[in-house]
Amino acid sequence: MVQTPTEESASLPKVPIPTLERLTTYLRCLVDLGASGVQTISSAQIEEHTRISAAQFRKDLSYFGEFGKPGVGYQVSELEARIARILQIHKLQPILLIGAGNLGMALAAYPGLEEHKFRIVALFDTDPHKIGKRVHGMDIIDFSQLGEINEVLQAQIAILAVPTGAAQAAADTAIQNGVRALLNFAPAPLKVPAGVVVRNVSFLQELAVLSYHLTETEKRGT
Amino acid sequence: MVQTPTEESASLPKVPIPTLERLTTYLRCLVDLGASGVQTISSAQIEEHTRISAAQFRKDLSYFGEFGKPGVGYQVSELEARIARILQIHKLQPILLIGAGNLGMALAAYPGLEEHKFRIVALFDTDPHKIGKRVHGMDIIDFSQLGEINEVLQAQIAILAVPTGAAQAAADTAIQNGVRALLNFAPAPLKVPAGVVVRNVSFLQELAVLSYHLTETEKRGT
DNA sequence: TAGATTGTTAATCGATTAACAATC
DNA sequence: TAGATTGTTAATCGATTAACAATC
Repeated sequence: MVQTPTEESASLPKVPIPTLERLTTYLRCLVDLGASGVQTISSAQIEEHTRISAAQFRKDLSYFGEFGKPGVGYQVSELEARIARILQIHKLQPILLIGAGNLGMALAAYPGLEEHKFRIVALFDTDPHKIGKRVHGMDIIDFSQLGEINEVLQAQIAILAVPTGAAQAAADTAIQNGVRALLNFAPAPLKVPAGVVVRNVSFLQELAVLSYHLTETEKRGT
Repeated sequence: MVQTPTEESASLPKVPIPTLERLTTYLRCLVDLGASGVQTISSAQIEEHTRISAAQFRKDLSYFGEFGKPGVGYQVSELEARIARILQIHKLQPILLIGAGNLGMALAAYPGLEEHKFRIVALFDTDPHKIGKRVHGMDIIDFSQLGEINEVLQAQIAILAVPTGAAQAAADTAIQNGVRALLNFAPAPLKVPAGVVVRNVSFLQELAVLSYHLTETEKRGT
C-alpha cells in the first residue's frame, strides 16, 4: 500500500454521514485498546467491542483508503492516528460557543471535548449581566465583539446554545466571521449559504422518538 | 375516512426513525401556525415552513392513517392533536433524570421540555455532597432510592447524564425499576434487554462530523 | 503452503422522491 | 363541474449486509 499523495481527497466518493458518525466510535475503541496495550486488531474484534459489524467497519474504512493487512488485521496506533486525521482532530480544533445559559455553561465544562481535541476558545452572550464574568477560565464576551475576536482566533466551528428566536441571527453573524460549521441546539431550521454545514441536536426529538416507542413495544408485547 | 378502532396499531407497518424525528418538526410548526390563527394548511405550506418536502410530509403521515381532505388540506388543530397523541405527548410524560452534574442540571432547567409535555419528575445522583440539595424545585435524591421512588412515579423514560463508567450500571438499575426507554448522553454503547429502547446523544460525534466537513468543503471549493 | 483476514463487488434492504388516480 | 390537494403506488436513490477473490 503506497501512501498516495491525495489519499482522502482523490475523487470525493461522498462519505455517508452514518459512516462519519461511526468513525468516532471506532476511534474511542482504538484509544481504549491502545491504552490497554493491544497492538493489532481485526475487524471481528472491533465488532465485539463496538457492536458494529465487521463488514460495516471495513466498508466504512474503505471510503478513506486501505488500513489493514489481509490475514493480519490493523495496527491500533496507526489506525487511530489516521482516523483522527480524517476527522481533523489530530490537532486542536478551536470552537466558538455562543450562548452562556445553562446548556452553554454545561458544554463549556464538558471535559470530553478536550479529550477529543475540541477546545472552546471563546464564550459569547448578549446579556450584560453575564458579559465579563469568568466561566471555566474563560471570560464571557459581548456577542457584538465576535467579529474582531474571531479575526484572531480563526475558529471555523461554532456551537449555538441560544434561544430559538436568536439562533438565525447568531448563525448569520458567525458565518460572516469565518465560521463554516454549526452545531445547533435550538429547535429551528437554520438557513445557511452553500459550503456551511449544520448539525442539529434536539433533545425533544430524541425524547419524542423514545416516547413513541413506549406504545410500540407495549403493543408488540401484548 | 372511518375512524378505525386501532388506527395506530393495526398491522404495525414499522415506522422509520427519520419519520418519527420529523414528526416533532411538524408538531412545532403546527403549534406556531395555530398560535398565529391559521386554521387549515396544505402539505405545500408545511414544506415552506419546515423545508421538508410536501411528498415526504404526506408519506410520513401515511404511516399513521389519513389526516387531510383532498383539495382542502389539513386542519391545524386536529393534526396537531393527533401527532401529539402518536408521540404520546398529549399527556404529561414523566422522566427520571440520572446524574446531577453540569449536563443534568442544564437539562433539568430546560424549559422546552415542559412545553412539549415532558416533565422531569426526579433527579438522582450518587454524590453525597449533592444529595439533598434542591435544584429547580426538585430534591437531588440518592440514586440507591430509585427503585422505591419509581414505584410511586412510574416513569418509563430515563435520561442518563452520568460519566461513561457509570452508564451501564445506571441503565440496568433504571430498567429493573420499570424504565423502558433511555436517552443516553454517555459515549458508551449500552446493553439492554429486548423491549427497551435507547437513543444516544453524542456531542463529540456531532462535532466530528462537522470537523470532517471542513476539509471536504475546502476541497470542493478549490 | 495453509489459515486468516482484508478490501471490494454484488445483493439486499430501506427510505426518499416523483407521479397520479381518487376525492373533496 | 373545474381546480386543488390528498394518500398511495412505483421508481429512484443510498446505505447495509453478504460473499469472495486477493493477499499477507
